[in-house]
Amino acid sequence: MYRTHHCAELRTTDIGKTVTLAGWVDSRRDHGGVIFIDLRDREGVTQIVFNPELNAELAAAAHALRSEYVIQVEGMVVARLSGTENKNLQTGGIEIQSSGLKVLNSSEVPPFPLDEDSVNEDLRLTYRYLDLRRPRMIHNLRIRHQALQAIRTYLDGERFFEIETPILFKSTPEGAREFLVPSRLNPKKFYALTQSPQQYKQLLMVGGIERYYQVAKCFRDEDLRADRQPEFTQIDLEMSFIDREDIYRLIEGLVAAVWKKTLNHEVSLPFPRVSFQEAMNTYGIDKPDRRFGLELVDLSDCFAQSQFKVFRSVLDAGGVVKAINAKGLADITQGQIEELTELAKSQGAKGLAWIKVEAGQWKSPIVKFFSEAEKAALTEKLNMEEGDLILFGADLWLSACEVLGQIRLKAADLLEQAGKMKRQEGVFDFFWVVDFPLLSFDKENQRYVATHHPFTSPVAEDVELLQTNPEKVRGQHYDLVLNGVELGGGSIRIHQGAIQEKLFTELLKIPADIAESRFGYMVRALKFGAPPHGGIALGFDRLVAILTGSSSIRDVMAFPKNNKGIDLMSQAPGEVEPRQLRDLYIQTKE
RNA sequence: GGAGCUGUAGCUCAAUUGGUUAGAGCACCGCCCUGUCACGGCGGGGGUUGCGGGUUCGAGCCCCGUCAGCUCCGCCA
Repeated sequence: MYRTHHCAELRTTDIGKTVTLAGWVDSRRDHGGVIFIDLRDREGVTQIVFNPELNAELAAAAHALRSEYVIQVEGMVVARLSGTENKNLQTGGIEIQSSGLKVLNSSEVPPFPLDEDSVNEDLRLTYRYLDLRRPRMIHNLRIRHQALQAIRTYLDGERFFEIETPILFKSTPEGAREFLVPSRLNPKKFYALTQSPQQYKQLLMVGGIERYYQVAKCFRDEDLRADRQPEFTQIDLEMSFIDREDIYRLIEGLVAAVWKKTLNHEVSLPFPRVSFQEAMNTYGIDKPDRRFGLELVDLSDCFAQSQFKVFRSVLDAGGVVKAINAKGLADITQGQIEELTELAKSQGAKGLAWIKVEAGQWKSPIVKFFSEAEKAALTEKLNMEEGDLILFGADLWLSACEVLGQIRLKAADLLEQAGKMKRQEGVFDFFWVVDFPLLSFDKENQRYVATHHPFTSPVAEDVELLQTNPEKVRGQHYDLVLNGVELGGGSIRIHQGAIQEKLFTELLKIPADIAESRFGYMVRALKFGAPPHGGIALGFDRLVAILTGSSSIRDVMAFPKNNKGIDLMSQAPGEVEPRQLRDLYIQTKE
């Protein structure tokens, strides 16, 4: 046994005990005579004292210790001298009077300090095993573990089975780009790594499991972001004989259990529900951050008769004019205006109209086209005051909303940078977004695509519209949103084979033979007495990032990849031997 | 595929906007130091300014290219 206690354990009540600790040398304070070592392990830090008057040989050995050496120390727990207690340390009332020291391993000088936060992330990732020793990272992984425990306990209490599904699946090119895995035993054929266990979990419902969950690794070969990794973890679950309300209730309870266990925070239940229509109309995004205002205001009425052709032509074509009031942002620089304009254009806008209210004047390239009545209406509807910046979007409803939604977020960033606004911390604004359109029209390919996924069931009262007005059909789909982050989403599924078949062939216009080869087994399964069922998947990494206040999910994963999908530590992906490729019937092209 | 930001000592940064031998703090090494906990003191080592080219009497600084990292758009059913 290497130790009797961990490094955050001993208190003044332990004084007099002889103990053995093991850990890393966090720091050494060598006074020439007495030497202090902060000994660190996963749990915390304990101060070790080496006194040459008590043991000269030991003190000499301690003199040679360096940062990150791994040592084992034996000694007696003693009270610190009066006045030298350290209130910042859990163990600050005591120290270990060392009577034995064993160096278990030495260490090279670490390439970066382990006690500072501002270190280049690529360096941290290259030496991830050192990075993980930092209390911040250990804390994050501890919270991750606790969240997982809370989830498992909760779902076990709700009679869920934890079941593993295959990672090697077949390619289903409908959704995200997949990682392909060549099959040696089946020349020229490929598996795909699961982008989610969607089909397997539905088949488990057909299989009579009734309640399934999994801490599921998912793989997507798409470009990365701070909140997107090529492999990530979902809390994936599915239930039979339930409707949407059952899922809301279940997940609200789960989230409350997680927040209670990890942060001892009481989440307020139930979560509000916001329709997709309302989210888009008010915030211009389907996962709004409602911790700040900057809401979209509809101005179509004001400009119905406008002489300003840009707005008028949009309105005449059935579009809308909307705006946000970025209060206090009139001092925006020209460069920042251009940035916002570029952002608007990247979202499909032709430009970005704006008004600054400065020194009692409206400064803007467009107000000269406005009538006095229009100006008065603007002032009133947008509550315009000195120092405000108004930003406009004019387009078909959805496009105008989407553009302003992005502008709103960027404006919030600018306001925050200028110290004029603050997204509240410690506020957890959970809500459901519901009533998504089942189908969206893909202009590029001139066909409908599933907004969520093609297994989503339509809302019952909208089913008739499938024939006449498919775009109006709402899906039984729900997203869980927290502070502008999509924590997860799911749906009640289609459980009847005939309807599923119809969706593939008639609405999504997937040719019958392709539908058969891709989804035939699913449709067949649904024809053998599939129970009504539905489920949800929560992005576990994002959830833990929020719990720990991390700005990137990389900070809550033990070994993440960088934004090119490279593991900087191992340098994966790497080249392989020609022999390996031959076995797989693969030739690479220059 | 596109846009932006960044790249100077092991780490975090500076270098009076093109001008002498590229500096500081921390870290590291040596010596001194018996109550520190950001210990302290003295001394020392450490640089292909990411890389390549160009402009210039002169480039860390300007230009072009390239590489790397980060953020965002596209993409992520």
